[in-house]
Amino acid sequence: MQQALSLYNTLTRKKEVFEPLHAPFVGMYVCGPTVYGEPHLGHARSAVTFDVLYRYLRYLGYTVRYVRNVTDVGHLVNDADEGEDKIQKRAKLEALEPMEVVQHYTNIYHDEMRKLNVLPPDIEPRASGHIIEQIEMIQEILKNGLAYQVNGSVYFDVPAYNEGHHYGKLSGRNIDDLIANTRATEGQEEKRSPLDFALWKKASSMHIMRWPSPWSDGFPGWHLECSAMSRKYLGTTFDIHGGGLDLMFPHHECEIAQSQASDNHTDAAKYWVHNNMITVNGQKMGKSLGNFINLSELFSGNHALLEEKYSPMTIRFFILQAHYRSTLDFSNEALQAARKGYTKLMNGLRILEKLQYPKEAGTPDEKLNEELLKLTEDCFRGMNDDMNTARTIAALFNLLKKVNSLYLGQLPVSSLTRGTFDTIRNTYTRLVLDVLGLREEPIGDTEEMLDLVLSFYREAKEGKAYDKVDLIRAELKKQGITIKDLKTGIDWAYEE
RNA sequence: GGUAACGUGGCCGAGUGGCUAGGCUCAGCUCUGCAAAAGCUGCUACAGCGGUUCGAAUCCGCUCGUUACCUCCA
Repeated sequence: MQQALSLYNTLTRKKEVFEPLHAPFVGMYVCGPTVYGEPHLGHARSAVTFDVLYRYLRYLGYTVRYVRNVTDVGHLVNDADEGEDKIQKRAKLEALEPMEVVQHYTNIYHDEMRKLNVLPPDIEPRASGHIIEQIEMIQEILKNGLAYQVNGSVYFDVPAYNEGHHYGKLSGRNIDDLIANTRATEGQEEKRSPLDFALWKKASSMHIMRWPSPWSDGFPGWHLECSAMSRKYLGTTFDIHGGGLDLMFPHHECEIAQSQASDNHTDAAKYWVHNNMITVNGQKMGKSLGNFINLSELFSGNHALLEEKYSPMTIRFFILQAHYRSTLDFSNEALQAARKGYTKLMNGLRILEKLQYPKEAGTPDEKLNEELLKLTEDCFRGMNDDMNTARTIAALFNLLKKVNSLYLGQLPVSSLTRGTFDTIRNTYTRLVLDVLGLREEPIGDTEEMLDLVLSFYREAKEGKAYDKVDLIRAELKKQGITIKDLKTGIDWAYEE
């Protein structure tokens, strides 16, 4: 009954039925964070999007190897005067070892992802740990005549490559337009063409992140790590390559070029999948625009743009309520609506746990059964249509309405067949928990609730209702809490 | 300037040729000690102008507006 999963493939610009190269195995590579700063809402969207894809593929029964890298070397500061390694720059500012900075932000990234219930990838390779593989790939490209060496640096020869391939096939560009529109930037004298990009850069004497290579002490180019690491762990051709839309050009374009120009001779991935950006007041969230919101700020509410704090699950729901290929605009109103919607979905989960199928089935209401089964199919129809979680969630809400009616007795549970009952329960709970990756969040303040109980205790005691007093004491004891009747008042302690 | 998108009701956000998306907000009803929850009902839509079609939010063209990439930013 489940139709096939379709995905929009940037490479072909259309939705395609997903067919793995080597079913039941699926290889998926996603561009991870550059760990030089705090993760923000944009990171969350990419991570959540591909987390749901990962989860859904597993739900469908595939054995997935999910690789998401950590970029800890080699990206330049764009707004800096000189081409200084981004990570090195931060390190200098904070007087730390570069790897210390990297570790610091990697840890934060992991913590925030865990809060968002993003599953860890199966392999999380670091660029700095794969220098040898990157050097190897450069040698292949040199050997194939599609790169050249200048002063200890190696550049990819885009015009030469373009003679036999199409540089720009992913992002829909052609090399002539690109050349016509290239702006002159400094420090590019070594390149034969402004489109050429570095595979290896010689390090200046000040540059402390450096590794030996056949050409110089230096560091790998900025697109190479993904090519080298995806090949190492997933093979020369794998199923899915994901990342943010802003990476499509030049990053992913260069990856394809490198992959073709090396001994791979492939486009690296069969399906290229891109998630869209988060906007704030209609503008892309970006560091240079100064309008980005860190995840820690969202969770704490500590940011000028935030009216309140938003929980990780609210953020996750907010992201999932839009389709991953649409831009998603941030606003307090939208997040508050997301919080309520998320809560509603969780209440449905609790109701379904409590709902029992009666011992004796009544007369099945054929129309109702049919309607309910259609609603469950709608849930999957949304997922299968290019992972349209917005449609899936809409279908879940429609299903929830019926579930609530069943729970309140407005619709008799006995008019369902056992099969229908199980189907709606399984569809709802598995989609919400396993596929969408939403989970219940702890509610309220335990201490405040305890204070409330203690106030009832005090009242009971004052009213000499000793049955009640004993009961409260016994029940709290079960929770590992002892009530202490002190001269100064009533207090509690952990049971020793 | 080049390339690629987008413009849906009070807000967010699906849909892509005919069938109620959904969530939040607001109003009413049922239920109810009060309230909430839940259910039901209602409200304001497809940027504008032309065209194709029996029929368009959906296809085509133009206009207006917005955005992204083109800068070694995930």
